[in-house]
Amino acid sequence: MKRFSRSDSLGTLIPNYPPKEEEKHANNSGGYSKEFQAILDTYDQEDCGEEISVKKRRLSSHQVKTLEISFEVENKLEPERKVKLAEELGLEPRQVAIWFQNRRARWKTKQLERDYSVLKADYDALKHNYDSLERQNKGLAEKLKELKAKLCVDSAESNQSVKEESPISLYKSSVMEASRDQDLSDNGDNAGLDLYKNLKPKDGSSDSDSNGAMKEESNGNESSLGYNGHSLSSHSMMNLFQLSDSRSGNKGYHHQTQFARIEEQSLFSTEESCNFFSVDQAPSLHW
DNA sequence: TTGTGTTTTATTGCCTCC
DNA sequence: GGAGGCAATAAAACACAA
Repeated sequence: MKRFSRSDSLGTLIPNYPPKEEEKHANNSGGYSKEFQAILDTYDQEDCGEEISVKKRRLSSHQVKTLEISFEVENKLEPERKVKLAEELGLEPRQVAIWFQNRRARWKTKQLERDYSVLKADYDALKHNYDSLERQNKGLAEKLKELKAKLCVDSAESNQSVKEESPISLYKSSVMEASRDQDLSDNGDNAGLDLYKNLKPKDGSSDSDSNGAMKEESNGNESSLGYNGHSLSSHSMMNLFQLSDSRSGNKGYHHQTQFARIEEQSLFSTEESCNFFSVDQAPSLHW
């Protein structure tokens, strides 16, 4: 009896089915009342073609409570349990099955709501964290901007004295001496060219990707210089400076301004990168 | 009392499993 | 092919404000 047409349902076929709560209590039978049984008995004798009013009856609180308890135990209904519950509650097995089906649907809806709440809470926490980091990031960027502006002023002032014996010019001259002993036409050129290529944007990389990479790298240990969405480690920058400078000899100032221009288009991610351009700080010999 | 929104009971059609 | 589950839906019952 899987499929029921509307005319098959008890509520449709039988008036006052299931029996009203008051009727059941009045008869104290817990199941069908005598009156209801009489209706059932007389139903067969009636003309089935007659128009019968359709009345849905809500289950009594006792029935619902019992069904709820049973649902708590197991939300799936085995045939034996269905028949037992139906007998116990004075319901049709089909009614019990329908109740469980609807109950499962309600449970699923509630579960979806709960899952949504949990996910939303997670999302809100994550977003709060992200916003906080973003504010922090903006603050740091502002600070960096100020420091760079200050650095430009300082370097402009010190350029006058740099021509004298500054640590950088000492370093440059030592590099020039070293370069004389070295064949720069092979390795030096290639190394410089490769590094220069590193400065140029690579094909196929999007800005958003590189920005993401920048954000990630800013948290890393190695200092890097972003250039048009690409990053270049400070060591590579130093090498480029060293090689180019050694080739050009006395074009140190030119390169310094070149790097300053690059610097304007990029952000240093660490203090180390900032210190590289610091005139106040004497370069250590290793770089 | 009545209009309206919500909840509950029941039906229908489709799908899967045995 | 029958039994049972599920989603969508209808419709009655109920709650409640105006």
